[in-house]
Amino acid sequence: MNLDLVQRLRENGIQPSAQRLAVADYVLTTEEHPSAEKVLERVHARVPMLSRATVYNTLNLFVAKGLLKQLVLAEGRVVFDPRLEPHHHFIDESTGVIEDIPWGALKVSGVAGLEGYDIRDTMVVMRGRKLGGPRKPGRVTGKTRPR
Amino acid sequence: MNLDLVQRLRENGIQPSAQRLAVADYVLTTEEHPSAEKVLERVHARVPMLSRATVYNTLNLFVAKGLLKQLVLAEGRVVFDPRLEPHHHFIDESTGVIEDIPWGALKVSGVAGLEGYDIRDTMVVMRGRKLGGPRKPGRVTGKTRPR
DNA sequence: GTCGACTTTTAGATTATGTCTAGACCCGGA
DNA sequence: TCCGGGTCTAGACATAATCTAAAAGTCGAC
Repeated sequence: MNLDLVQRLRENGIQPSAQRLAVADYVLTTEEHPSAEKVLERVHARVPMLSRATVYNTLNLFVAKGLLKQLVLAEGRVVFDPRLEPHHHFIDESTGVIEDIPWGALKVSGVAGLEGYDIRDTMVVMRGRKLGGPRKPGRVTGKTRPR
Repeated sequence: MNLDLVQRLRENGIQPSAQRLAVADYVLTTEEHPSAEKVLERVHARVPMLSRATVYNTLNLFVAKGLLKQLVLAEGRVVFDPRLEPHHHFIDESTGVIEDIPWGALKVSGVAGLEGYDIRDTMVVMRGRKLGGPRKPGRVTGKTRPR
């Protein structure tokens, strides 16, 4: 459990608490793009008496305070991303895994030329398949909607 | 009710029916980006005995047959878009309205340089605010999550 | 240390969205 | 007319997310 976390929450105007730290410890460091239910599942494994409402409250609080970004990209679910700097996303259509693509890897031109819009955020969303062998194993994020 | 619709459904391997035509008549011509519930509401106004399941089945059928695109962009909702050609999207953060941006208005470079990905679809998603007066009034699509 | 105001957390109810199911309906062909 | 496949329906079910009211915790003043 990272001690800096307490500091980080305080800096963002969030009163630390055991529950919030437990959520922060997972969600602020993960490379997965977890949904709220995923966060609940993970954190619940370590802090079993933590309720669903607390997880949702905490995640929404983090988003409001700017510690997390909320993304609406994946299979109809809201997911969270602790990488605050702008970046792009790749979504694997067969697995649902969301991967971050560095901002510098792509270039978007023409945004400034759009008249009548005040653009605050731009991102490229790509869909397709990951090729070749598993370069970065264990990067499993999304389930393919088990049903 | 557009007569070409029957033809269009047949061409895509869909057996026309009164219900499907009613859904198609709205969803294939709208410039809104309606959610399933929105479609239900609209079509229900004209064909009151149409059930929720039929609307969902029909929309999913249209997506499977390539008549509609399913977008996952807006406030946690899946919305549908009859514009099949590639294009970008602008989302007004204050109203939730989704607007189409022509493909040619922006240029994305660097996609081909990504190694290890088989990219099948690329789109730029921009968020911000619409400036100036209402140039195209009545373009209301998303509600601002009334609560 | 104790008090009281305030914040946080909790379990469970509630709402919203989407899917499934079982049976009714419709229509064309034998 | 009867059969069979595809379609439609109402309502049950499943899941995600939020709300509520009350309990528990925190912290400064005394």
